[in-house]
Amino acid sequence: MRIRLGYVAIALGISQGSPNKTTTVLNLTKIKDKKDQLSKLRRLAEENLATQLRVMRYNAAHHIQVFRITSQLIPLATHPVAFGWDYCEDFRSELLAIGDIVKRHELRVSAHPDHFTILNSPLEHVVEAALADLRYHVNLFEAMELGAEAKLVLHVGGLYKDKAQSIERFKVIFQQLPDTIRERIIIENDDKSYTAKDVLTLCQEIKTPMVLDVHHDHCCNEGIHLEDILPEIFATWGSQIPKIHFSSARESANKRAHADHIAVDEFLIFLNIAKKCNRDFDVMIEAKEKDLALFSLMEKLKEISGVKVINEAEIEY
DNA sequence: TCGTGTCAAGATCTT
DNA sequence: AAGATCTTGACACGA
Repeated sequence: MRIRLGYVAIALGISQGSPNKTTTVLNLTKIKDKKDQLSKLRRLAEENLATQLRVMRYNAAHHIQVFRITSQLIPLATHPVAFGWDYCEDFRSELLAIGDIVKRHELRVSAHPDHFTILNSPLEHVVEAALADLRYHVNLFEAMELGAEAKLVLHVGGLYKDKAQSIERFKVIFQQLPDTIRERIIIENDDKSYTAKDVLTLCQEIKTPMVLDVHHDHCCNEGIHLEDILPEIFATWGSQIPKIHFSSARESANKRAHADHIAVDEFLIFLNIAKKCNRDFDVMIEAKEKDLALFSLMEKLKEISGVKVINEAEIEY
């Protein structure tokens, strides 16, 4: 089976590899003129997009096909201070250039709206904000002219003291989403509330791909062994290549935190479980050291018998 | 230049 | 009911 590896948002292997520059609302509102406020946001966005393009070229050059785009490309895009700003129009050519690289090099890009984006909240304004944030992500993908294969990873959300009802609420809102958003959503198990089994069942019901996060499964599961459900998890992807998230626990009181690097022995344990599925898949490496962690994992994998290195970010096992 | 408090957003635990 | 904590990377300010 072929396994491609990728990393999240920031390239540490090149200088100025963070397409994450932003400002705070407090600082922005110190600027009197609305037009000057917007200029500042524009300047930051422009810089981020230029960085993003460099990062994409770097990824392509290193055969890294799997990549997560930061949610902070356009600073404060969905905050009221930026209301009415047509960032896609302003940066049409920059966004197209990014999309062009993605398509030319067959990169697999996704985004992961962060934990404020919650569809199953009982609070209407929270769901409204989540929809606005999803819309923002879809706007960017559409401006890049990327199809529904550019996905948005979401968690189920909060428990609100009643898991069954909270899952039910997720399903209802999910079905009401416009196609343009719904077709991009994939759902990940989290480290506290919704186990891999919970998400698998949900994903089967709503016919949506599931992203297995192996580390989250270690933090939060119901005593179910991964090998028993992995084939079903992969099956939620149909003919698409499944993707999983992989990280190692930081050696601290909080086991849920991500470590700098990936422990190769843990990775091998997963490979051996996955081998029984006999299916290609992609791995998003979630480590503090980002692309550097990916490269150092690859170096270690070279030493393992049975692992054949295809290129800097792909193996056969 | 370096260190530190703060940041749009929610949920949940603690007091 | 209010406040702290979670978690992340980076800004912005002050030393």
